[in-house]
Amino acid sequence: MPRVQHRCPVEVTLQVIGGKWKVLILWYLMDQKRRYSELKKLIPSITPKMLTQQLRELESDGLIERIVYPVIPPKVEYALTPCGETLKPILLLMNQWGSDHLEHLMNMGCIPKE
Amino acid sequence: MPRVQHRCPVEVTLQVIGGKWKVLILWYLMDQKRRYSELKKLIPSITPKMLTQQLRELESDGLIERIVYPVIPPKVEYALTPCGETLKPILLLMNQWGSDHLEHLMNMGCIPKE
DNA sequence: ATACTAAGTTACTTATAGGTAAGTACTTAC
DNA sequence: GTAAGTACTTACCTATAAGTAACTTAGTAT
Repeated sequence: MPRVQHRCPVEVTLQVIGGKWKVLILWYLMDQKRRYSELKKLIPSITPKMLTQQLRELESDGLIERIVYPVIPPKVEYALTPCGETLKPILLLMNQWGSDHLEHLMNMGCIPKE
Repeated sequence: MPRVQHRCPVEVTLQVIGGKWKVLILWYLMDQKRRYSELKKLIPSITPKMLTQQLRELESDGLIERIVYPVIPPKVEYALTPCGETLKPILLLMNQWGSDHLEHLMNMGCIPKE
């Protein structure tokens, strides 16, 4: 998502949850905190670079918190902040809408099948 | 937004409303149908190319309807379809969230000022 | 005949997002 | 002293999204 000027608050929200991986990461953090490797397993097609990058952006936007345990091998957990928690209703609605319209969109060819 | 495979319905929703201009267009169509030129005036920084392109994508995803009047000079209106109407709760929540967090995000430098 | 209007279209360029593949770091277990 | 484990980095490359500027169309008004 390009960081641009906003004339409408809907754009602000899209800015912070837009991008290819962010909603997915937020979705998996909605009910529990997760380790980096756990997220990697939940989203197999994301590369380490993108996972780190998206996590850092979510962190710097104040939506998630990075918890580092000083152990070796490293252990890092990610969790929603209180601010991130406030996105839950949106994520839940988006999930509902997506599953309600998935089949229709696929039949229209708007969404790749499988 | 790249058209990719989905393992989670939240991604489907983001797919259809993602992109730089779509939520803004949907936002302005939420309460009334609008002419092409009206949208152009409401969103001055969008170019004709992008406006047309985004409108066509929203149309082919079944969210908006294109109403052509057979007159010269041309008159074309765009309106939400019943399916597009179902996005309203999401758009309203996104608008609320955006205005609730705008100031905070701006102070953190996550969002450009002004 | 010319200019005006609204709603586009087109070819081309630039910017941004995302992907690839390899490497790093530090400590414990063997 | 070598390998394993986890969480990253880095330099480079490709793909997609978005922007620019000029052109098009067909009636109607002058």
